[in-house]
Amino acid sequence: MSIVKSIQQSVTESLSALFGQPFAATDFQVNKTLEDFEGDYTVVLFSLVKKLKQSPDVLGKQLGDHLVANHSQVFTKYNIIKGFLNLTIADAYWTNLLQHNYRDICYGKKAMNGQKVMMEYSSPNTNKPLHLGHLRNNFLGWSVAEILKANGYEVIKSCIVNDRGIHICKSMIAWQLFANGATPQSTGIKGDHFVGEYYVRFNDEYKVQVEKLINEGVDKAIAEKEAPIMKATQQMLLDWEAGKPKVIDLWKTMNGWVYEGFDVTYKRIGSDFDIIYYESNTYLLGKETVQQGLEKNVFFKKEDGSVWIDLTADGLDEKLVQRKDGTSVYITQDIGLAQQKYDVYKIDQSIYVIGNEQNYHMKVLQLICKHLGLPYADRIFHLSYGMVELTTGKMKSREGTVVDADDMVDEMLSTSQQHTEELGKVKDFEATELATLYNTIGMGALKFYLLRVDPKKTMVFNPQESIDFHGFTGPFVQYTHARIKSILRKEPVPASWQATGEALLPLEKEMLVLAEQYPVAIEQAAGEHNPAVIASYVFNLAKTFNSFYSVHSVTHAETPEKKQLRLCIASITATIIHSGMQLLGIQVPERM
RNA sequence: GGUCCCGUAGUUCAAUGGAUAGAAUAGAAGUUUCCUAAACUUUAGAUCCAAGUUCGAUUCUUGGCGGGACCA
Repeated sequence: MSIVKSIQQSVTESLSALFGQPFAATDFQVNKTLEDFEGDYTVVLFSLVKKLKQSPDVLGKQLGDHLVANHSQVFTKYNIIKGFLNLTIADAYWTNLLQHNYRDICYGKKAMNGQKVMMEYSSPNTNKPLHLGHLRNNFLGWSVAEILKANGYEVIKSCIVNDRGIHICKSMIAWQLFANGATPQSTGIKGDHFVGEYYVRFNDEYKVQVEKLINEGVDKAIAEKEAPIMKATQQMLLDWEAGKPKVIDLWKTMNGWVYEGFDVTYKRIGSDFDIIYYESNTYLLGKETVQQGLEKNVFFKKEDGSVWIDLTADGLDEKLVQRKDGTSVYITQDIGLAQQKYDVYKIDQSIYVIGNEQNYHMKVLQLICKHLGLPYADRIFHLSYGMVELTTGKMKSREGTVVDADDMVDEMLSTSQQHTEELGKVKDFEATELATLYNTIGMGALKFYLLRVDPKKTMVFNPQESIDFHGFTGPFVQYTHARIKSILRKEPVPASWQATGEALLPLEKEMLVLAEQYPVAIEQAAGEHNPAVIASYVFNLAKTFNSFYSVHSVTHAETPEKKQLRLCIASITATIIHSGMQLLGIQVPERM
């Protein structure tokens, strides 16, 4: 049991004993005591003051005395300032953690809870390469999956590839018109970038054609529809849907190029999936659901034959679920796939890592499922994350300001290499070790940078800041780990350690207090679907350790007992850093 | 026009309704005969505005102002 829960329980018991009525842990707050006050944890008394009609001082004294009298092993003393009861926890409580619960704390992992979660993330389009926004999505999805696993969930990672539709046809048309048979192999360009270039090429040509028509006196809206390259693309989409072999072949070939490129990127950034769905297989799903919805009168048909749902009672408006020609819209297939996931995998929760621009869409999806009475409606959770903006504003493909994921990774790796070489600490490393190290540091910096911010919030990407390896960064935490490991190579951690009753120094205690909070941080991170909680925690732990051992020598401690204590503290700190960073998808080096 | 999100040091981010609003970075000043200076120490600097609820509001409510997203 965590110390906070333990305090809550003791306080509840004491209050009941003192006042002869039942209390709950929610009747009061337990916080960590602020640094400038004496004590470790604080009970905030105000809410109790009101309930019991006693002054904070009188109430605090009664409670404090009762706690110390009945739990002398835990609470050694207390003080009351205003309405705050500051409790001091016995040193033995903290040192006991090292002797008994050591492993539990370090790994923070809980037993399996029998709950199954599907985590859908990444979900790229096959017409262009991944960019910075995708990186946030990938890191977030992967990390939250790990955090949920640490909390006892079984997690299935999935991805839906948007591999069909008008945007793919644009790349295909442009390739037919301009490529002269070029391929990624013949040009040496990575497949996803290669195909992306033709998507850009399409837009360039389209723009020229539209302008030409406008200059000939054609109305803008009509010009946009009638541009020959656009008409050809529309025709290609129809041919694809009709299954024309020539079109299907080209589609398969070009998507194949893209997947080859994606595989390389996914491998570098550490994304993986248990299941990959392809929209070309799922886009017809959900049609039956439309029929059922009509029969249940959840949906209604307009005069032109299109099918709608009325969500005005939910504060939204009417939403199209099937076009007048009978074809599906996005939401239809989303319902279908949600159903399939639920049927096949019997999942308890279905998480979608999708940008907040889709908030409305996801709300509609959930509402429709709810109105249809589908059992999985309440199990859908949209893990909505904010856009990544640049210091100069938003990324816009038209203005060429999109930061490419591969370029980003390349830059991080070369920066970490350059920086490491400048410091000159790794001259005895072999070539393969060096490559691994640069990768560990570069990816660590990038992942930490994107995960340290609350996912829900729009964040600003500052290129200079992202490659900074000082302060609140991945390399800072990695460096702390490497330094601890350096100590532990020289001095083995004692297998067992006995407290001698020597008082803990403030920083020794602080390290133990922090270590105790690791499982709490994991729980909080899972509850909020927020890896930033782990990033903050791990940084704080590393930072405190740096202060700790700049003041207190480990290997040259004052006494043998202190040396053993500090070796244990160093060891659990390294283990927690390793484990916490793992939850963020970040490796930690033994040396750097 | 409608719905939703966001406004905190120069900048990028924190803060289950709780004590003197924390970090990082940039700025200023220091620390290396001693476990890796990618480190440590000190210093200066902020809640968009106005009401309301509360013992107590960065947090909750309402109204402004500013920024963003989505839906027609």
